[in-house]
Amino acid sequence: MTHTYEFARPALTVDIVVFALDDDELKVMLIERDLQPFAGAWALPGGFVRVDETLDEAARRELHEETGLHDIYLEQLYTFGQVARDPRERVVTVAFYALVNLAGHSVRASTDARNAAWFSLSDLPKLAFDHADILKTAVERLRNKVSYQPIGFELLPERFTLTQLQRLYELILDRELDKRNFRKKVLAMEFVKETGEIEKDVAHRAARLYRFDKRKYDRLMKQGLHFEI
Amino acid sequence: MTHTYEFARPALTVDIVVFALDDDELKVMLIERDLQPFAGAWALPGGFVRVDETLDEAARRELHEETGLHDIYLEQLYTFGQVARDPRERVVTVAFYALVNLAGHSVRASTDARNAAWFSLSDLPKLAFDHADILKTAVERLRNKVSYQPIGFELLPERFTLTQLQRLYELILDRELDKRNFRKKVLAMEFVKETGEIEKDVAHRAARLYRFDKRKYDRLMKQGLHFEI
DNA sequence: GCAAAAGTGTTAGTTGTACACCCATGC
DNA sequence: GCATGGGTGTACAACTAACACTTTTGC
Repeated sequence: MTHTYEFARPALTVDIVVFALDDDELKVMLIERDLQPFAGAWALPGGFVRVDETLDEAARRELHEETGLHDIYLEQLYTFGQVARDPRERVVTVAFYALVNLAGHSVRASTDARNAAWFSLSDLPKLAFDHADILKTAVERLRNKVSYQPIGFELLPERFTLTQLQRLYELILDRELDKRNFRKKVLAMEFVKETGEIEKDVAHRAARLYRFDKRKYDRLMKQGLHFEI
Repeated sequence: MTHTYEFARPALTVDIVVFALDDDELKVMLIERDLQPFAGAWALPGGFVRVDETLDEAARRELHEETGLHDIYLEQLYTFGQVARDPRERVVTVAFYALVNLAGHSVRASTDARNAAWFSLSDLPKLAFDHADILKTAVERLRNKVSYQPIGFELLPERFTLTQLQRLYELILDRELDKRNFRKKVLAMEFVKETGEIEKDVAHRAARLYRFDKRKYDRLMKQGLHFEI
């Protein structure tokens, strides 16, 4: 069955930039295209928006279908509408970005029929369509947002050490942070809580484990909390 | 001529929240709908995206057609894709917000066949579709952005007094600012320049006129300038 | 006992905030 | 001469930034 409209309509897709932390590097998930155009090139996961689902639902569905990921942090990024961004026909795409902690989600590269893999931001292949632009926009947004919203925690396991948290910030912000000042700042945030547990099986003094208390954070936000790293 | 596709496609529109400063109030331009649904209700200016224009072009075109405004500050806001936001069929809309200075643009309410008017934010009519959500999102974004990006200048005439600028910030941020501290901060910004001119025809001491130097601002930004009101 | 990372305080400089009065102009 | 808004400085508090050593643990 086909669908007919009085005026030509752009196709509408979603694309998702999935960030994860691995081996002390910030990585992005890409999918190898098996169809033209750009067959064999790497691209962001994504696909067409159906008429009976929201944009958010479309992004989550595509992500699940193509990478197996589900129940992750997802946020709308920007809508890309250059006329010739797809050589076949007019396609407008609503881009999202997602944050996953690899420990909690069992995707370690390929899943589906299509080949999915994590790439370090510093060692990216050529990307299909305008996906390099989308990725660049996503990195800028992440860098910006992480310094005033506690989204970085989404990239870490539920319990984490302050050193892990600091490394995360250093990676995203791409600059070194002073250990003592960082810890002072984080420990002053009432929504980062000590669990009473410590690391295990490490070849050095075991660090205390902390967790992010979202309830507390939401409560503090309502009272007009500001924070900045 | 009609257009046929294999899969159903959402319609794609743009909607624009146009802010202006008038009579010491922040106002928004709305258009009275003459067609169903929501005939007679007020709505944001906007319309369908054509397949041969970018989203930005569509927004500017619609704005020009419906309100006569052109050459104004325009920025993409967010894309709204709730399934039932339009009762007729699936419509996804890319929302923008625009800032105009009324002195420089000769739109003072109605223009086109359709009835356009400025409404104070504190005295809005019921809006069609999900336009109240869109407007709310735009106000939040403006409030946020104005405190770290010099977009507020777009709402003022080219030459303005520091008192005008302060009023603008007070209106948008919805809180009072200390006059001396505000002036100290603004005068420390090298991209706000004294023109050497002063106000005319005022029934009190004439204030100095300043202007925003975009070149200088861009240069400073490249060097990693941060500012905050 | 040594390698590796955890954990901890102080000081100086900068920035933010609170606050009140005289000045210039038009009427 | 008075009403209206223009313009200015200072002191205290809060925050930021720079900086180095001791502790704990596993091997």
